[in-house]
Amino acid sequence: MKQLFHPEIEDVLPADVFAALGDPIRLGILVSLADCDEVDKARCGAFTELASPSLLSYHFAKLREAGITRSRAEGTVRFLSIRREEFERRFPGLLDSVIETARRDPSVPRIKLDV
Amino acid sequence: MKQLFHPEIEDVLPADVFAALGDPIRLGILVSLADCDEVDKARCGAFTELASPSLLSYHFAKLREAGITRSRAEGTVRFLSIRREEFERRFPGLLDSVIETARRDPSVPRIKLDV
DNA sequence: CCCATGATTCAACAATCATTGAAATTGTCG
DNA sequence: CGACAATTTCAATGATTGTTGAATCATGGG
Repeated sequence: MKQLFHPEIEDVLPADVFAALGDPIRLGILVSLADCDEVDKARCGAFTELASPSLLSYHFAKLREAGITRSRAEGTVRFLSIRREEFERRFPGLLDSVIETARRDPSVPRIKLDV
Repeated sequence: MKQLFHPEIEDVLPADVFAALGDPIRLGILVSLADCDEVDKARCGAFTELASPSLLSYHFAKLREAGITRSRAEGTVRFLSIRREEFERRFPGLLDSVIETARRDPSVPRIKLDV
């Protein structure tokens, strides 16, 4: 199984984080993840309402490379989760207000992840 | 005098805000503004350490069009300020954690604005 | 009225981005 | 093994971005 690149959280730069957040689809992925009841149980394939599979894969990579999310493979399925603790340590308080901002805004698409 | 465009704060979208923040020079402008002792007294010309005049103008426009800053002309000089209250009303808590994030990080350039 | 100053605009460029659809990959199950 | 399902990768595209330097536009002062 090919291992996807996850940056060390210390190497993540603020500008890269914000650039990764500067897209409605990626914000949609993020709030959907944040609103998911069960942590670390969100399948990549559950996001198809937001975009085509290949485009989703592109956006997943952007979020992952910006240190925001983690992708974990389990068999043929991949699970996506927010790097909560690490990110909180690196940028205290940031992710909460980002998620709250995105959550409140109707321009951000979102899906219901039934786990 | 040509009037620069400032969006209504209600029209500003989260993704546009984050896209505007996704550049180190613009983050540098923002933290320098935030750390300026006197509000609304920062001349555009005081930022030349961060970039050339024309590039600065480009980045000022990005921040302005994202609803983050306001540009005010006074004679031949322009002053730049953060749209604090409006922005806080539109996206509560966001700007503070963004500024704090940028302020803490050494990758974000900054200048001392002596007013 | 001309000139210097502060700042924006414009034209050009390479680089990156978002998007699409087809192809390759990886693991599962019969 | 071989078909299938879930994802990623690749190649191609048009659009947007960051940057540069030259040109332009105000405004205030001699």
